[in-house]
Amino acid sequence: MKTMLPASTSPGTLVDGMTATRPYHHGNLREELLREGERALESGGAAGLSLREVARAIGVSHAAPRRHFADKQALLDALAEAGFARLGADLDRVVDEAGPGSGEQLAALARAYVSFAGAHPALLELMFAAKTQADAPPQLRDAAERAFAAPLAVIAEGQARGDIVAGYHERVAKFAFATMHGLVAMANTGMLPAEATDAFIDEASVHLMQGLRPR
Amino acid sequence: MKTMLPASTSPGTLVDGMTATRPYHHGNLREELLREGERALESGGAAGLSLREVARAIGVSHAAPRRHFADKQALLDALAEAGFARLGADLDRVVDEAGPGSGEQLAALARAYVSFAGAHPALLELMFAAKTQADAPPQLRDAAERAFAAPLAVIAEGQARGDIVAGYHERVAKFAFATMHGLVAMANTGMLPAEATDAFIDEASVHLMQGLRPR
DNA sequence: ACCTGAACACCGTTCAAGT
DNA sequence: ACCTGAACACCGTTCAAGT
Repeated sequence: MKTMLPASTSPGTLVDGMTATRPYHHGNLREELLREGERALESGGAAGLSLREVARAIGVSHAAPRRHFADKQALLDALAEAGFARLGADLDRVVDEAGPGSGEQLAALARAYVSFAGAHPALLELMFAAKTQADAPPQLRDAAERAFAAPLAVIAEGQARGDIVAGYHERVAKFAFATMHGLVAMANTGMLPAEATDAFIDEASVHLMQGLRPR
Repeated sequence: MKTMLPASTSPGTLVDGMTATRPYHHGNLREELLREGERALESGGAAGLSLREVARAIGVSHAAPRRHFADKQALLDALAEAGFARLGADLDRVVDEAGPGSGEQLAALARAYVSFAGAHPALLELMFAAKTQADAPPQLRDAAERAFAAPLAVIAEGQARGDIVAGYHERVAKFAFATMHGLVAMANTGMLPAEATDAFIDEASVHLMQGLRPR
């Protein structure tokens, strides 16, 4: 995380002759792998991400990433973990800023989740896949849990206030999450009309609270 | 589709000597590729499916599939299309068998969808991914549309009867599908307790109709 | 401590050639 | 018409060796 080293010089700046050699110590490789890895992820999905291509883009040998990430999955897991930290920060913030009603808070969470998904679709897909791996690393599970702490609290507090139907709050939260997960999957695969996604999400928040029976 | 040829002899039955050669014409290759392809799909997902491995398992050269499927995606698309045909048949059937109420019909559809997902998790994931491809083949899109005709009709008829909230029926159906898609994604990745999935789905059907506000 | 280069065992795809 | 075998350009992973 420390960025006290001189900003990593791009290989291009060194090529003033055929004999120019790259500096032996790259210095910042781990951060650069994460940055370039996320770029590659968004451009072609987790399956399409090539570790060798990421290494080439940074200008190190294809074996260099191994010092920092044991294999491709380790890089993906690290990207997912960082993603959960950012998503969690977003969700915490919008709950703080939203009004006191559960409906409002859930709608704000829905907007923030969909907004994150729109900005980083492949990352969010990876995050879901990574955390549901049978052998997901504990740090990843913890980051995911922290990210969803705010939504879970919104549900529990809504129940305490009588805004939300009674029942084990984790089960109610899982239902709400299923709806969000489905909406985001549809939005990111073009199943929702792009120009009306916001309106659709707001309508969905109402359906989530009010249900599909007539009112 | 015609199976008038002698049932494809497994290579094993021919190996009574070192000089045994496989029959030149396999005869049934397309069907076998689909069958073995689906087996491989369920054992390792679409990304993990290897065309060469499928060919090896059947006993043909790695280039043989090309006569029947131009590339790996073409095989996956064919598997997805067949999957939609089967799913559609299931959904049609349960709607016929269910009572007249929209709640009952939607719950029956939910159970059938989740049941299909449980039996063929990787196939259902592929089906969703395949049909949302930008360049999905028309037959695949048509098969998907036919599969969801019954749920769409249930929504529209429910609205006509006053069982379901008013609004453009495709938009309401998309919301219901989002919930189902999310529930299935969670069930198939272990996010729902395996022993209580059925109860969870039934509860979810009620939430879908009644919403999360207290009643 | 950090990275390189060669090597291994895989891929998907292409194509001339065989029957 | 249907399939084979060699070839090409990729992968991820491993490991001895270099600085």
